[in-house]
Amino acid sequence: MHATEMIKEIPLFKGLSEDVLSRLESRARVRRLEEGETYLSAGQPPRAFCVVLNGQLKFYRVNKAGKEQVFGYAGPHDVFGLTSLTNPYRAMPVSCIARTATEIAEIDLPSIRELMHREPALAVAILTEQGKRYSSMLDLVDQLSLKDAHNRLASWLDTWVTENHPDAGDNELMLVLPYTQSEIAAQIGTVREVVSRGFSRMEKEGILKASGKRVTLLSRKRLRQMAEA
Amino acid sequence: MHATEMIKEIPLFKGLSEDVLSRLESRARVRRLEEGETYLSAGQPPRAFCVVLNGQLKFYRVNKAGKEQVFGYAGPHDVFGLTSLTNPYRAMPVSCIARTATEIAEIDLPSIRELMHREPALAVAILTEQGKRYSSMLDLVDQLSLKDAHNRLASWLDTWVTENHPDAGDNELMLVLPYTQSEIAAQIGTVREVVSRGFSRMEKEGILKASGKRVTLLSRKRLRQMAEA
DNA sequence: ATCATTTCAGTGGCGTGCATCGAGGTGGGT
DNA sequence: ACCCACCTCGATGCACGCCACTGAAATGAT
Repeated sequence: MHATEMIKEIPLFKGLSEDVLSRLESRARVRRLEEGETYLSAGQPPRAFCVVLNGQLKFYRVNKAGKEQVFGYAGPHDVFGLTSLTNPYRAMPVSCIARTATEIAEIDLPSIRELMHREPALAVAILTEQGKRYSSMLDLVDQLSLKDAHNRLASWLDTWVTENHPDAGDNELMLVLPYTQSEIAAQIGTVREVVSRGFSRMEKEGILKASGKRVTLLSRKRLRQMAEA
Repeated sequence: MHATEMIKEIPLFKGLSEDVLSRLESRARVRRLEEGETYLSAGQPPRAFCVVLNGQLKFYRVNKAGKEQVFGYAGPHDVFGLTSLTNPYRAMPVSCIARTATEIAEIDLPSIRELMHREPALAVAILTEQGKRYSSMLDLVDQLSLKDAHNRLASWLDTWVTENHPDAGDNELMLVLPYTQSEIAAQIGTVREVVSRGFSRMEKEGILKASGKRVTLLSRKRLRQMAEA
């Protein structure tokens, strides 16, 4: 099947008519990104509405001192470029880089905008997606402002587990994190060493056993407890 | 005129047909809040889509230690409850309290939802609004994670000036801030003392003269400079 | 108006969480 | 076996949160 076929299957577009989906697909162009390639830099004008076909992207900002804050990742079936739809003149708020080799489908902004005005279902779907992101950003602010670094790490790990092992019970759990400690640090707004010390402390307290990316979670309950403070 | 007449005039609903506006208005109920009255607490089920008729509301969260983070304010013509439109089962993400005596118009969720599905213009308008909020939340994360407290204060003051004195040139500018230092602190994720010291430091550096809520801005350029680091 | 009470602002001191630096240790990949 | 990226951990300094106190300003009652 053609690469852009996948557009028809993404959750965001579920419920749209075949006709609309075909129009969307016909307007899409595939773009390949190498690992580590920058797709967009913060401050640039927006380019397109995008669907990730495969691979993984990272969204982030960097301050003058070089510290990086990660705002999120996008994988297959995810979309991005939502804010460009309604605010075409605003510069890109974040930078975007390919974490692995990645293919994306670019849909030009005018055509999806026009479609959105004719298909309320599409507009509502996009609004729903945007609402979710808003909530997760609220949570991030909440954490950065109201919790200390150890809490944030525990909280991060807890939500990572719920997302990636939703079926796990309360028993021991072997994990292999797909991020380095530096990457985790950039997500929770701190530095590598603090993440390392955080794992050490949780190990001391008997919550888990950690060695590098390999983590054995001993007590989910106590992890959650630590995350909530 | 009837209180809810104002619904027809708010920016969000600009461009909607008279028919639609009347329907919206007919579904609205006015609610009075005393100063300091809590309208919604974080965690409660969503109540309605709301328009602020007059007064001012504050949106915030508090952690267990009692520290408060303000996410924003809403004044006349502003709306809130956007996330409830698309995620009806999600609990309210933030608490809401009346900073002054306030009147709001509540529009029940089902009717505006139904309207949104029939009127793409409304859906797009709401999406646009949501996009703006998402961006401002991004900025807040950016600041909390990437800037120190003094930067955040300078940055906060700078954006406050641009919003409230857009016509001001580069010359001296007398300001009266409508917030106490504690309130400013809660917005930028720090404590009162740091705000006080921040103003002192900016005064030492010749950026402004401060005494209480009264601030004389001397160099807008240097303020912006300080905000960007 | 005057005074009392409360809220707010300015400032020093102090403890601590965390960022920075530096020196190893470890493991995976070629 | 080697290298290179990643992780561990101690030492140190600084920013910032917390406490305590003082004075100023606002608010309210008489």
